[in-house]
Amino acid sequence: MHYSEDVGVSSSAHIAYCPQGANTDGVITTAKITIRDIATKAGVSTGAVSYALNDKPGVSAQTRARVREIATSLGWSPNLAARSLSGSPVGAIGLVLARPATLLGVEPFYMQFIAGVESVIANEGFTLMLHVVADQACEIQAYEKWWSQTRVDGVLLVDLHDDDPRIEAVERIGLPAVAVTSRREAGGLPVVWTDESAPVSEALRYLVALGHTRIARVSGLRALACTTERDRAFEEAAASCGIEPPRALYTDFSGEDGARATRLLMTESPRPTAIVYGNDIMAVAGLSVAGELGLSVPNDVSLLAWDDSVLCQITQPPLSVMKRDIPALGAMAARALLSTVAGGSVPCQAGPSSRLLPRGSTGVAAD
Amino acid sequence: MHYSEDVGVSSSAHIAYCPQGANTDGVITTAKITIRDIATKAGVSTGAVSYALNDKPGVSAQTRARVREIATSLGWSPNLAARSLSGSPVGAIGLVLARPATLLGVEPFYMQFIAGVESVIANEGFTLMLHVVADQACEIQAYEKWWSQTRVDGVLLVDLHDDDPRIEAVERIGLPAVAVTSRREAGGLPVVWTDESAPVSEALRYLVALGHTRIARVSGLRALACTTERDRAFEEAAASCGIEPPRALYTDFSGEDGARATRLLMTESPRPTAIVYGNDIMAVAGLSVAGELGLSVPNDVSLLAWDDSVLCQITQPPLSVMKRDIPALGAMAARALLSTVAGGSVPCQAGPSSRLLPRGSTGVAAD
DNA sequence: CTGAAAGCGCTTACAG
DNA sequence: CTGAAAGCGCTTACAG
Repeated sequence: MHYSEDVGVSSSAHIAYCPQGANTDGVITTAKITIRDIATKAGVSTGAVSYALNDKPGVSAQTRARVREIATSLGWSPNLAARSLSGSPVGAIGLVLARPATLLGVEPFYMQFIAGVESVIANEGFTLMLHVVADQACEIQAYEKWWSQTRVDGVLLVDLHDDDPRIEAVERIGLPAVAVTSRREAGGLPVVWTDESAPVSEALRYLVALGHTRIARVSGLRALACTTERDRAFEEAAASCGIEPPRALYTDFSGEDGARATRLLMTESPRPTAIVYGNDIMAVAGLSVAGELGLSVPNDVSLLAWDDSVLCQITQPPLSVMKRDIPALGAMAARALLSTVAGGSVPCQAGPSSRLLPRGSTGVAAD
Repeated sequence: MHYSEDVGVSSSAHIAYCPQGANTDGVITTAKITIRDIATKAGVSTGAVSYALNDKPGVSAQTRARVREIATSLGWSPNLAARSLSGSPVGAIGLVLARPATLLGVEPFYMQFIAGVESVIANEGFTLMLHVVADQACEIQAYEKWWSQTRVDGVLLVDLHDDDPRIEAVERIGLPAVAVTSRREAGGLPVVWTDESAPVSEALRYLVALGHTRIARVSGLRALACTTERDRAFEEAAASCGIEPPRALYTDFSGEDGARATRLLMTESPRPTAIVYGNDIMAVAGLSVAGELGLSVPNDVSLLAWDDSVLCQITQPPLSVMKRDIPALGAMAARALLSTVAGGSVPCQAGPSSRLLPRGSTGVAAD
């Protein structure tokens, strides 16, 4: 072995979950055991076992306890196929991602969202079905298939567009769904929405306070509801700050598009003194472009990213960001979906919204 | 609306799939229809319908055709719960990720891998069950639960460690599994392995050719099998190049650890003239540290990242990388698992290995 | 409070 | 080549 050292594992902010923490003993599950086995051992009918195990009336407290004990000792798990055949939920929720995998891989949003979703569904005995598709038509087909095959009990809708066809689709299909978006409503669907007004206002007032008046935006996909919402919010906030609404360039959220947009903006005259980016990857790309053009950040231009990630912390300077608790958003959405699946009526609710976290990429305006 | 432009969507390299392309017509699946409905309409027994739909002998070609036609016209999908209750596969494979979500979010590997997996399983009517956990103990519990609940037909094992307990665990549980690793074997499990020797040799010879002799490595998790394999490969390659084996610092793959390791290396004297990173995020962090220390890349120090991503292309300079086809790796693993689930014996096979893709971060050695 | 029975949608020996 | 029947593991009215 050659010289080596361990830099040490930084165990900060581990958002991962281990719900079934209880039975750590190595239960041998070779032969699958059924409620019939339990019934035989307990000397009762399978019906009684079912009642006991599902907390339903029909058995004495004593029988219930004994049945449960036997079930545990035998290492029994319900066969979900059998359960769902007699009408119970299958214990799975679905998430379809309709963005190119190259982008999905780089946007930390999804994995963090998923981690949040997991943190609540795992405790309820649910699992996550994931599907990556090319477009919304495929996404709708996936929902039809999942539902007709009884694969999921409900789905989470993300990345809502203006006039999103998926809303009508899930309603037509009869598939329980919860929408995660920045709008307050999505057809008749329960919504977990994130406010854009307050954070946009916070961001803009901050930049204005730093002396910026020529502010530009490198925005995301134009069709996205959150883009529309943010556009509106920027217009309102600009009006209340008494400046022109920031000009917006629309992109596909890729670093490539972000770089190109930044180049366009930087080569105008007069050039903007501050740029607000729709995601972190474009902001990082923008920072590179600034370097490429010999511009110093934040001396010559200030950069502000929407949504934080480790990416934003390892650049030089580290990026000022609008940060929100994405795992919490996922958890909230999952909770809403589980209630919906259980038949409860779920009100629209506000998820965590973004807050300004200034780091090194924003400063006093150049001129 | 204010001034706005569209920067244009770069539709390159979209790795996303839409398998059920055939029936785009909006089938109304409100009332779930069963083979009994088909049987009634066709005037045959449900058994005959089952034979017809599953391509099994027992019905005439004529009946088979008619039954199929009716099934299609009715928009029938098999109820997977019912199928699995009578012993068929449930049509799902599982993937458990045991890394902190903060890291998962940033490593593009997983999403690309998943996209590759999807591309083959979706065509076979399978779906992906995803689970994010804290550690391997939780991972094993998830396997036990999935299998005892009949939720998945098999699982894909990634991020193998030296002496990985999961190998023995899935064998004990009886859960079909395929290991994806850089070792050639994993207990009795079918393996899709990626060679490290050739790429390590290619990387090292390239750096040596550029005049580098003081080469250091910022490696990943020490316990990982691929780390061990790469350590060994570097030692061999160094010997055959006639240089000292590159010194390795071990990290948790995070940008933070990558930055710290880079700082340690850069502040030694003499400092290394080239650093090889275990992933892209650490390389990006390393690039920032170089800037922070006033060192020019590649003039003062060359940087080489393992595994490519858009990240590596948007830095300044863009990072030279060791690139491999990760979606293809996922696809190959999925194919192997599907064969295993179907009862076939699957040989160990070599997945795509990394190749050098020099960009701007590597150059002639400083001294 | 408890047991015997039907049924969920499918598959698969088993007779005809 | 075809039909009638049992069974997969569970839930849930229905009698006792």
